[in-house]
Amino acid sequence: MQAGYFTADADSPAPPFTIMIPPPNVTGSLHIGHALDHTLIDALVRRRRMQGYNTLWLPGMDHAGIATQNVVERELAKEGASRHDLGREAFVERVWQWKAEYGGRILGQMRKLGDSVDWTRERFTMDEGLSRAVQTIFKRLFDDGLIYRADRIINWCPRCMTALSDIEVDHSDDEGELVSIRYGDGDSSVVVATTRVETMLGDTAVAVHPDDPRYTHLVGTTVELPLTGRHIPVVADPHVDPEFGTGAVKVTPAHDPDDFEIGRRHDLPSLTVMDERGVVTASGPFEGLDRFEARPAVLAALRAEGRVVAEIRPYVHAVGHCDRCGTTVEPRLSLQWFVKVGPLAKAAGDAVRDGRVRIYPGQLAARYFDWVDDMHDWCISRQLWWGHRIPAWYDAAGRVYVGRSEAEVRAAHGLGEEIALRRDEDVLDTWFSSALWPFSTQGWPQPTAAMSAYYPTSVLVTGFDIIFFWVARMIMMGLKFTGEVPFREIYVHGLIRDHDGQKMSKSKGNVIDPLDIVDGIGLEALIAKRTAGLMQPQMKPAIERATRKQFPQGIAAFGTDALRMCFASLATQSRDLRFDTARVEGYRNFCNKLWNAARYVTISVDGAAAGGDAVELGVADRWIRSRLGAALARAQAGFADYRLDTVVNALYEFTWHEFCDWYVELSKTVLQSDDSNAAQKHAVRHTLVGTLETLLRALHPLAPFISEEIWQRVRAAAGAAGETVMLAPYPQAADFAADPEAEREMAWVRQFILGVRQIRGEMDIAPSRKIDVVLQDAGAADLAFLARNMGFVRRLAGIEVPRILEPGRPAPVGAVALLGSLQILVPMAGLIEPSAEKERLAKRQRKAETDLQKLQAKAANADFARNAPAEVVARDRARIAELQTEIGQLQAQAARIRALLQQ
RNA sequence: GGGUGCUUAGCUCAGCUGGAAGAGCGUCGCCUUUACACGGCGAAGGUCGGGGGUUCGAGCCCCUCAGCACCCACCA
Repeated sequence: MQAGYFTADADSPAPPFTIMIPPPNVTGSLHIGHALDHTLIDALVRRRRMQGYNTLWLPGMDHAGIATQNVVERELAKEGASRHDLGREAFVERVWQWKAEYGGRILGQMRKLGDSVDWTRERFTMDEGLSRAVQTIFKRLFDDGLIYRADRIINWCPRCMTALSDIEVDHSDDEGELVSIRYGDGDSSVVVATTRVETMLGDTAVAVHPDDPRYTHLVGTTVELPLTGRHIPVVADPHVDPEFGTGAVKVTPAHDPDDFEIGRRHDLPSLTVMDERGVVTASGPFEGLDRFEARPAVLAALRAEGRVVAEIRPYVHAVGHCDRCGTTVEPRLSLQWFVKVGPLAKAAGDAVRDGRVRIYPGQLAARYFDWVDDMHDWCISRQLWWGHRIPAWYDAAGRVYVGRSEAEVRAAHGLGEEIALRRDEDVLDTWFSSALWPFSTQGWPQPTAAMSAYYPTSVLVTGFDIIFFWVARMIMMGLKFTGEVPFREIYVHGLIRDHDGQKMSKSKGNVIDPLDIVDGIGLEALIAKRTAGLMQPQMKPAIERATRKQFPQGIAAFGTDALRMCFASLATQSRDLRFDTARVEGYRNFCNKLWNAARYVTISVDGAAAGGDAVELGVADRWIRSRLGAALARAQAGFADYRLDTVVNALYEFTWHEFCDWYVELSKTVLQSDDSNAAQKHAVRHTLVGTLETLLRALHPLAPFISEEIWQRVRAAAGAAGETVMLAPYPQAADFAADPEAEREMAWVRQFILGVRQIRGEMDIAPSRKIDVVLQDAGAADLAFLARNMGFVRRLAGIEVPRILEPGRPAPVGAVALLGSLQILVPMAGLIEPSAEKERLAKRQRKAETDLQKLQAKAANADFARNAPAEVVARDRARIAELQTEIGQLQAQAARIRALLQQ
């Protein structure tokens, strides 16, 4: 495939269709979740391109601040160095090198997956243009009072040594202990309960509920804080829950967000007793201890003083962890930059509420609102080196100046060179630049052609896991700075899990690399891959065992198209998508089936189907066209509401079970028979080629490689040219009108064949064996259908010319298949064991009788007749008549068999 | 502590505004039929998690219980 087909032209008059890639982190390689996402995007994009839209799929990557910095720091650690050894500039340079080296890997993977992106427009969140957008927006938000700097309790990762936003913290229920400690002595003492004993060194008050009668006498007094000799006040604050613990809380404003608020309300001092590494700084015996060492040490000291009361209770409570490294997050008082999200979030909520942005599936909108409507201010400063440096400068007096560059700041504020300015050391949260992606990639704030052609984008395709991180923030920023939503629709898909429903993760060793599905991988190589560089090496044997069990032969090469079809088929509305290679294998088989069907078509046609629009189609030809139309209609509906599983199923079922199983077999009857004339053969060839060619176009968005390859061959075989299926028109259901007459006739033909086949199958009659058939009670329509379709019926049912019984003539004893009033009899003739047929008849009769009873009971209900729609009543009535006929026929046959058995 | 989703054939999942239970894989027969054994033909297999309700009619709507996931949350 040639890249030129995917290059978008901003000047094209065609209607635009735009999708921005959710930019993967430069650090890694594409995992299976990306592959899913890309498959869905690519299917949408390829279809629109075929439909003539001015299509842009823009590729790119995210600099992924913390994640990337951590990876490069780990690399350095292997060399025994830290980023501080290199210094900021050299370190950042090193990260750029990393990007240059590994960023390309992702692009290679995208090629392999068949992503039809516009390679000329690749972007990176740290590109110059995008950085410009970041600085511009920072300044505007600052000028509008929507960015501010303040001392707040923030989530702090003592390992990454940076602030984190709320959503970068994962909470888990961890086992801790709840310790009750007595503060003060005698009557004026109070017992507080805490899970964080070590922070008591920073306590500056005890708080109780204002209405708690147990403590009213203490409010306003002070108690002695053990181990410190300090006296701290007892304050009344409504935040305290009198029901919890003793109803008294220690207050540590510098190390707990709640306490910080209490401290503000009561004007309490904040005492920082731990540094940014989580090491105790309070002078005294605990100074220099890590927070987790300090806890038992402080506890022991309290015990020694007899301060610990009652037992220490095991206590499970939610603890925050850094989502990058898993370290327990430390709430920490520090000076950070924040975005005031209130007004932005309100607008972002409204855009979805009033339908300017539509979310698929719709249920997810509720989750979006929950988050957007109750959003805390966003901490955007990070104490990292890799990222967009905050465009703020300080003078000696600590005054803040914000601008896109130092020169701009100096000019704007009339600051001469004699005034020293120091730039803020921090960088921005990586999601800050991601939030601008839909327009920063188009050259904003410049009024570019791309911006006017491709913004707002058409649809955002992503997993629900980053709705909060990313989606809501893009809407916030898009609305604020472009006045437009960044995308009109959001298609949210589920997350891939392994066969057992487990999340795929390196540490579990259950990761499957999408490219290993495409190319295959041997067992040993797979094990090596899964166990390399494990954080916990002791997991290695378990991972190896599990892998050997799951993939005893390794993973076979299934090809990109099979993987893509599997992904599309998984795109249901559920949020957990279990990935199973057996399913990919199914689609690999499908591709093989398609390939072979195409081989048959090209062999059969042999250049003879070119032209000839004035073809007189036979009933089978009309039928398959009608069915094709139905399949296309289903596919179309699937695309319309982002149900690509429907699309896959519609095309899969049509291809395999209608085109291959029936039409191809029917076509052989015509093409390989001397009874058919040239016009009939031509009609069949024409239909074979036409149907397959259309089908390939329909399949192309899902299976780009095989559809292109076969399409070229089929076109060549039909003597027609065609540059590429990528730009061929996407088929429309409307071009293949339903043909009820042909459907009715073919239904009869298929029923006839299926009836005989059922007898053959159940009686184990070899396919090569031609059998005799006798028809009883054939009506005029039956005779007409039979006469017209004799060739089909004979070949596909494997029968001789049927003998038609005169009315009233005694029928031979045999196995029977029913088709309306028509009875198809296969005489015993040594083929059929009478008792087997007797059993078969009895079983069918039981089933028919059960159905009949149910329907009759329903029909007998007067309320049903009154309330049910006429078509339901009519349908039931017809079915009852059918069943009655059928039961009669079955009974008659059963009687004859019985008679035979008694002889 | 709130909230959401799931529970349909042995496994993985579809099932549209309530009107005769479906697919793929697996299983069991028969078959080297000249596109395909990565195949063809046939078959078996379900009280739609339990209980209650609304309705002429419920896999689908309501209530409730149970189990399993997940998300959000500054209660020590």
